[in-house]
Amino acid sequence: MTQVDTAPSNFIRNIIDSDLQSGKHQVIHTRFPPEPNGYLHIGHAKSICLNFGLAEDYPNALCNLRFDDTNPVKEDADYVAAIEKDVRWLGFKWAGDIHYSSDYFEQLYDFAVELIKKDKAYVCALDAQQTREYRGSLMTAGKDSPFRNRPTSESLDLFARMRAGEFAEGSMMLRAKIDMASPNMKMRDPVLYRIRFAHHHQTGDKWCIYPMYDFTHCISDALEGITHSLCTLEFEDHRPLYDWVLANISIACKPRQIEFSRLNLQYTLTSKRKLHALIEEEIISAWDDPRMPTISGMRRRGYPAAAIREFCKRIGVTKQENTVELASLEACVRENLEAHGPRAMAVLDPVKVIISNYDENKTEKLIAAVHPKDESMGTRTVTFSREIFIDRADFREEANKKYKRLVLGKEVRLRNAYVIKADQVIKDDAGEITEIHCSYDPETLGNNPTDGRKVKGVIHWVSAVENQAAEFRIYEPLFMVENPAGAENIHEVLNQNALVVKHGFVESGLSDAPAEKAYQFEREGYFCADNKDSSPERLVFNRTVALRDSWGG
RNA sequence: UGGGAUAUCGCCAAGCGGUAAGGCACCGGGUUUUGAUCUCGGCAUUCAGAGGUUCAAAUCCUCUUAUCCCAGCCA
Repeated sequence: MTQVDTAPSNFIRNIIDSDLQSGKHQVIHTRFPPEPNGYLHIGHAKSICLNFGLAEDYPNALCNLRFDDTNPVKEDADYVAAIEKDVRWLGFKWAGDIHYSSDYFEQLYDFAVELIKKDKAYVCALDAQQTREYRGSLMTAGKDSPFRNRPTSESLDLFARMRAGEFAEGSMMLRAKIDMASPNMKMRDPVLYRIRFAHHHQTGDKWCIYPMYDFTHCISDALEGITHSLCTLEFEDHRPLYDWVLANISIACKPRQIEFSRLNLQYTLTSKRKLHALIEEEIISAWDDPRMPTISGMRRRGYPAAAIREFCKRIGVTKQENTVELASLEACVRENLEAHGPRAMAVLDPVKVIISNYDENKTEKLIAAVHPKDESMGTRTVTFSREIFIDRADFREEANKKYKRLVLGKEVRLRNAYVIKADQVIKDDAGEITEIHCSYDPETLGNNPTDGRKVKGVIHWVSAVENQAAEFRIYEPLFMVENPAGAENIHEVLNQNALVVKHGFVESGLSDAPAEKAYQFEREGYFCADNKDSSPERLVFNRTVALRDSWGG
């Protein structure tokens, strides 16, 4: 029997299971909290699949989509739209409306006032430089700010005036009063609010003070009734602060923060800041460049959402630092496309073949399966004619027995058509092959030669009289080193061949190939029409991933 | 030399005191009008290291080692 493919267990599911069993929670509630300061990438996909996956698997569970938008100078409404689209495309549904941390600015402000009144927070006028000095170092304790013990009434007044816009950016800030000698740097009177006279994409110019992440995130979680707040390892040190804030304000909900390790992928950058830089330096064209590890880049490249979900399932969730091999992601993509991609023939590097014993004025409509193993996908017709194109790599004037393609004087099977034999080669002055003259065996359509001749090789082809010209974009990893994030100079490790453009032909049936729809161009790989540059007048195909190649030649 | 974390096959990763799952990769055999797919088989006497507890340890205890994170008014 087919096993229902349940998500593999992981330490977070174990925690949830015991929380449910102990009665701590009846239902669980997670959230995916991106900051709208860039596009989502494969690393975010891991978090999305985790958080939304939990909500799908546990009874009545929910997952919110919340934009963590507390830093207006880095954020933009365009990113909000792109993120929303990517999450939906990945196949997930968030609970209710989209949330924004900025929805809670008023409540956040009130909680800040509460902390001040409890003498748990104070307005500090140290500048950035001084703040850093007072914080101390990893080895040495920090010093108390001279403003630390100002009366709460004074802080209350100052905080109100910060909000009113009376002070310049950087001149004042609200800080939690915790412990400047804490061995955990995050607990050394962390900044709660800073002044920013910046237009916010959601709240406009209503505010000139903005809450910091550590103050905002835990409260937003609590206000939304989040039970399990999942984040990456670098926030482990923030957890005491997360708990401190919720312990010191009047709020009942106490979500539990659990950290897991972020995904690192060979040959790729998974840092929004660094991806931003690639765009600014025009190394790639945009966030959705098919060479990008962004959700939109992978979509444009042809990666199915289901393949990305499967990948996230396979890599698991742990606290171990990890770097996943690219082959693992590609295996998921191939597995999906192998099953779902209609087959077609495309010649990427064409050379003309003339079948001398085939009638000059004749063409035939040959029937070919859309998928060799899935009859439900039907058949298609491909036009055969006296002149066809094959790939240059599929012909050699001489070759050893390992070469299973067309060789001068030998036979090869044309996929879905006849067996042909290469009789003669025509070259130009430069020695470049311009034509290969062949003869075909009319008895070999749909069956092997009756005289027992063994024809090993099969090559693909496209009619030279009925076809569609097409551009093919062949992609490779953007970087030549496994860990580009560790490179001292990113320019030195850039793969100059990350994009190679070829021009050739596809079956005429592909003239209306919809963008992003995956095809397998037999013996070449999986391709889809580009969602920006392809049109019926000018077909442009992106190679999603090559076929597995155990030959290597 | 402060604090927080992590160490199971090349890469991920189960395992939670009873004698090392699985996936990817790799290496063979078979099928094949895609050098694809599919299929069959191989792939950790060992769990960072050293001690200890136990009839029994990857799992418990000690110490050691390695790696990652933290000194933004970023998230």
